[in-house]
Formats: sequence, C-alpha cells, structure tokens
Amino acid sequence: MTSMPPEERIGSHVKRAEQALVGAKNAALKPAGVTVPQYAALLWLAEKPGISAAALARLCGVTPPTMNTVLKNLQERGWIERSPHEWHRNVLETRLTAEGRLVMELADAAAVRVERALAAAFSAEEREQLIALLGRAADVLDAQR
Amino acid sequence: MTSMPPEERIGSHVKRAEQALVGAKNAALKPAGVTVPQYAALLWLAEKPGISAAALARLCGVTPPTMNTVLKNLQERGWIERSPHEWHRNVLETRLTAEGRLVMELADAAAVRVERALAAAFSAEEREQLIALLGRAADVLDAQR
DNA sequence: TTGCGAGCATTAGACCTCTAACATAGATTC
DNA sequence: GAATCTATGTTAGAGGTCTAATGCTCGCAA
Repeated sequence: MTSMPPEERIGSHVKRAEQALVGAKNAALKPAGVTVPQYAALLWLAEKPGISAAALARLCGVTPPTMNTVLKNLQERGWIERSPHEWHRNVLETRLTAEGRLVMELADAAAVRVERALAAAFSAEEREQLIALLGRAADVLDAQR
Repeated sequence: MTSMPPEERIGSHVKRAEQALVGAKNAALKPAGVTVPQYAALLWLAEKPGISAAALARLCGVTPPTMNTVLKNLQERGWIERSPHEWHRNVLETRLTAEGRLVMELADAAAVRVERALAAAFSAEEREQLIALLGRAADVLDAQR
C-alpha cells in the first residue's frame, strides 16, 4: 500500500551516502578527538580568523544556536578563544588557539584521506557528473521549501 | 593553507544535498506533525507490522538506542503500540495504531510529493547515474571504516 | 533625537544521534 | 546440564540540530 518503493526514492540513496560519509569521517577523526561539526568549524576558523559565530554558522550550513553549541565544546577544550570586537561590542571574535590549530591540522589530514579515497572511486568525468547532479538536486529541494 | 578546497570535496556536495533534502522533507512533513525519522519508522511499521525495534532500526539505518528514542516519542503520541512477543519474551512487537496509520498516510503523501519533485529534475538516465554513483560512494566509504 | 530595523548572541525546549555498558532470553554446543 | 553465542532491549552520557523567543548594539532615517 506504500505509494513509492524506497529504492525509487532518490532521497534514500542520498541519505545512505551521507550516512556512510559521516560514519567514515567520524571514524577517521576519532584519533584527533574531534567530531565532524567541530572539524568543519575549526577548518573555517583557520581560514577566517576573527569571524563572528553567526557568519561561521552560515559557512558551516547550520543555525547560530547550533554553532553556539559546537563553539562551547571547542572552547571547553581550549581550542578556540572568543573576545569582544573592538567596535561592535555585541560581536564576539573567534580565533583558533595554538593547540586548536594543531588539532585542526591533525584532523584535516585524516579528513583529506577520506576525501581522497572517495574521489579515487570515480573517474574525473564521473566526479563532475556526480557533483553536478547533486547540485541540481540541492537546488530543486531548496526551491521546494 | 588548507590542503583541499571545499568545492573539490565530494563530501561537501553530498552533505549539501542531504541538508536540502532533510530541510524540504521536514517542511513538507510539518503539517502532519511528524519528523523525518518518525516518518521513516511509521512507513516501515506499516509495511512490517509487529517488527522488533532492533530490526526496525536496521531498516531505518540507525542504532537500536536511537530507534528507542524515536519509538518513545511515537508511543507518547499514541501512534504505535508495543506488546511482548508470544514466544520470545524479550522481544517487543511494535504496531501502528489506527491513528498512527492515518498520520503515516498523511505524511507519506507529503513525502512522496517531495520525492516526485526531486525525480522530475532528472531524466531517467540521469536518475540511474545518480543512484549508481551514490551507491558506489556509500560502498567505498563503508569499506573505509 | 528618537525611533526602527538589521544583525549578533544567547537561552529554553524538543528531538535525534552515537558509543558504551549492562541485562535478559533463547539457541547452540560441548 | 552448563557454558557460550546471538539477538533484543534498555540506560547513561555526550553531542548536535532545530525553532521560538529574548536582549543587545549599531546605524540609519524621520
């Protein structure tokens, strides 16, 4: 009585790939002691020191309260610092600490290994196709809302 | 100083598509009052009445404690029932209630609308390609662990 | 100058997710 | 019959995610 079998639902396959991706990345990042969202934040922080939490949230594709949670955990571990902005007193500038940078580099090496293994499963043409198809899917779904 | 730009990371594109998918599905399911994981559980329960929580977890691609959380919320709303198995006393059989079936059908209609809109963005050949490429990605990533 | 709108930060509450650990019951094997 | 194996269920704890609501600061405009 189900109106559409799971195998025909493109969403099922996207979800499965995403689950495998998060699983592989989490396993790879475990030695560095960071989660996937923590790694994403550290990576952007290395590229944009002093960024605001809201802007960082946009880059990482999450909401500000979510980023707040992630940053709280990063700060507890001493991997980031937050200080008030010179002019805009309501803005907090966030930066990596020295230890945070080390952790980021360790995590990045592991994450890149996973990405390279994934990329190696495809030809250059297939990679382009996959990325193009995924981009079109994301656009259609965003427009759907 | 980053070793691999985000656009070249296939994972970035998979993640973005998955986020758009969950966003669109959550928006579509909101009128029915269910979340995406709740909908997935209700859908499988309609097809396999009396299934165990562990088996349901496998079908939905989550761990048993996660499914436990989802089922607890579904039970609080009166959409499922759980009763001890006749022989295996340690197993709880889970079934939809009448109201749960109605909610599932309402949610399913909305979810299928999203899937059809997504599928409409591709030709038959493109759909097959996308599914095949995603499947290969998932296999490679699972093997990576 | 006073107000208003935009952007940032935060809190509260609900939900999902995992790993780790433990308990239980049934089946298999020695 | 006893030990072991396998599958199920559950609890505990940490972390991530969202929406909704609140408060703050700044800049701009009436």
